[in-house]
Amino acid sequence: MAVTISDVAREANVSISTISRVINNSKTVSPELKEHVFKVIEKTGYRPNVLARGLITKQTQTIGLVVSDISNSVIGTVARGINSVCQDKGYTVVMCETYGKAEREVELLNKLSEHRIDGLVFAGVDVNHKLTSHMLNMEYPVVLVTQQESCGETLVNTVIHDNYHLTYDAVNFLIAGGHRRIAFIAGPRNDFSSGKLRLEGYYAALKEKGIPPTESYIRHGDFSFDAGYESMRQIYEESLELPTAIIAASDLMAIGAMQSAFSLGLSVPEDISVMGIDDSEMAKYSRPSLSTVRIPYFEEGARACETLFRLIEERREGKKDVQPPVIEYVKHRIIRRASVGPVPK
Amino acid sequence: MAVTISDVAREANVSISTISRVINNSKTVSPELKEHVFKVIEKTGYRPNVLARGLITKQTQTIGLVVSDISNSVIGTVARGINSVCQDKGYTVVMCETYGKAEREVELLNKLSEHRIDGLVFAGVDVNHKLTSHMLNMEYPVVLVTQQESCGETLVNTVIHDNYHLTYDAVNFLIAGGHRRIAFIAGPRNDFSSGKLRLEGYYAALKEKGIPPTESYIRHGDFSFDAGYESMRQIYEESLELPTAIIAASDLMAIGAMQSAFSLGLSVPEDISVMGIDDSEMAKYSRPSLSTVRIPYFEEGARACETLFRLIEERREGKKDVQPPVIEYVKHRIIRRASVGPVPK
DNA sequence: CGGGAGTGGGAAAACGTTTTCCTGAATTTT
DNA sequence: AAAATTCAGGAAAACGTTTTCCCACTCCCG
Repeated sequence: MAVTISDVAREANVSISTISRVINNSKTVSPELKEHVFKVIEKTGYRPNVLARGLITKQTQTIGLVVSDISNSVIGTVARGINSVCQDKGYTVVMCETYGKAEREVELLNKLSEHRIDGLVFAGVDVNHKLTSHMLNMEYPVVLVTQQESCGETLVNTVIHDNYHLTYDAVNFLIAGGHRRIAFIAGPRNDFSSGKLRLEGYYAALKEKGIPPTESYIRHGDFSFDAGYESMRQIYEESLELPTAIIAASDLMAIGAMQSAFSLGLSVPEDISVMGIDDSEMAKYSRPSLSTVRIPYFEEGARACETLFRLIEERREGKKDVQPPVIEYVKHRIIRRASVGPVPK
Repeated sequence: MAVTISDVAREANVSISTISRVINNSKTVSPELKEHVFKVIEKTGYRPNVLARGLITKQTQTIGLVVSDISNSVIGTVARGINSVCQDKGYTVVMCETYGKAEREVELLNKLSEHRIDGLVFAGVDVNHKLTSHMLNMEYPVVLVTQQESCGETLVNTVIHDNYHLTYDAVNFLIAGGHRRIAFIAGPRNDFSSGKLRLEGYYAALKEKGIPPTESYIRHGDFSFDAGYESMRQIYEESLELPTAIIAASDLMAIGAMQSAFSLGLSVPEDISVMGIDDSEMAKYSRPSLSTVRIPYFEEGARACETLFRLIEERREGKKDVQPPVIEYVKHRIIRRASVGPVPK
């Protein structure tokens, strides 16, 4: 059987209250007694029961983490960022996966509330209106780490990368290298707004340099290798003039596009430069290595977690979400690798 | 404030006990009353407090998961397997990372015991003697998912892949393709025994076919891209006769070796065939696509979790680890892709 | 019609903490 | 030196459940 606080009290010949005061060092306990108690705790191997403690303090030092798929390395990196901050604060993380099923989300929200978590981070799950309203009704604060702007972020604190400038900067990077015919494989067409923003960033950068957009240069894909592959093929077939560079909305699509280019007899970057977005492990080790836009996923997770702790703190002090929710942006960075070269010819 | 069982009781005009009996459906409660209670529960949005429940039942329906690094996709996949089984059983997972620091492990073991978890899975962490003995002293059962045999698995239930046959089968696969000069980039030299077993499998397969091993064909690396790259270079430089095929102990090393081969002016698979181990996402999308040995990490996680539930069940029934710990093996599979071809010349 | 068996449901103890309230001693103030 | 204040530490309530024990019915059988 586990040793309880009363076991320690008996052993140390003091009251339960004293033990409690020593471990929480609340109120003053005389130094000698304190030391004695610590000794007994050490000796008996006593560990306070968080259940009992949580029951009375209404704080569990635990946060929930809801992710779509933990084996996805982007999500995994976000999770690591979260874990890292939690560990520093002595918090524990309980993790759930939605597997992309929307009905699971509300379900998990409720299930986790049984656990009396102090807060919750959603990472990489699609947020819809119903879910948002549920989140707002929870007794604990919620923070979103999302890949794509959706309906939620005006109501819920959110950490996100700057989708608009992601492509804006990538395009400018290519333009600086002399490219003017730049294709773009965007995310899914019906993608609520991340896709839209990225597309806008792409257009804006072109427009700024007086480059008119070419319709056949713009494709949509579901972030998969195959989508990148197929999009590249279509661009090749349907364009009067081949682009000299192509940006894909994910590294995986970029790699698909690269391989598609190879099979069309093109060289990268001699015939066409390729850029991805994410800076996944694959980007570094592909051949040629893939230029990309690094999104600091670890930092996204960490920031989200810090925001969450701030909210938890605020609630404890009684203010109930005094400040309106904010959207925090993390800073991306262009990573130059071999897949981008000078303009051919 | 959260609605409690007494709120429901008051609202439904019955005693607390009745509510409890309805939600646990213990004992008999008349159908009408039961329905009535359910209605009130629904209406009030009551959710039982797992802390209070756990305090008295001594079961938390929660397991711990200790991993080295959740952003690693192998670990992530194991975690998904674990999550998946837990979800089916209605269990919750609390996750911690060790970041490879050995001292964190015992610390986490203790920290988690404060949470009164019902069981624990260690995935991908190095297990040493001290840790093992701590595990055995815990009040909850522990299962290991490990990449490499170590000291623990004779004392603790373990799920692992068959390191010996991993390489044994890979070598035979290559031999069946006509290869006889087969190099091997193993794991770290001081790797307790996974490396040893893989090496033994490699030797055994060669020996069986009467192929004497070539010393310069055998290298050690730390599973990284660079290690693969460097090993390939060394093999190239130090071998009198170039191998016709090479096996690396990880996909990443295999990809490093491939790129090293390219930079040495060799073609894959025309000049040399390359095989990895893992079947990571990268293997599928590398160029040429990488033949590899698929390790079913999801299944490893799932199996571990099932074993854990069995142990939890057994403890509940009072038998304290009646059966000696077992090692369960998951079945790997050769994945044939473009990086392996016929013997050159 | 009386008594034992079964059954639905309530009262209260228990789980392991924190925290409020209290007490008596010690210290300071007047 | 008496009164007031501080201080260390104990007793007990509270947190929200489950579960044991018990009571009051109803039912069945002799």
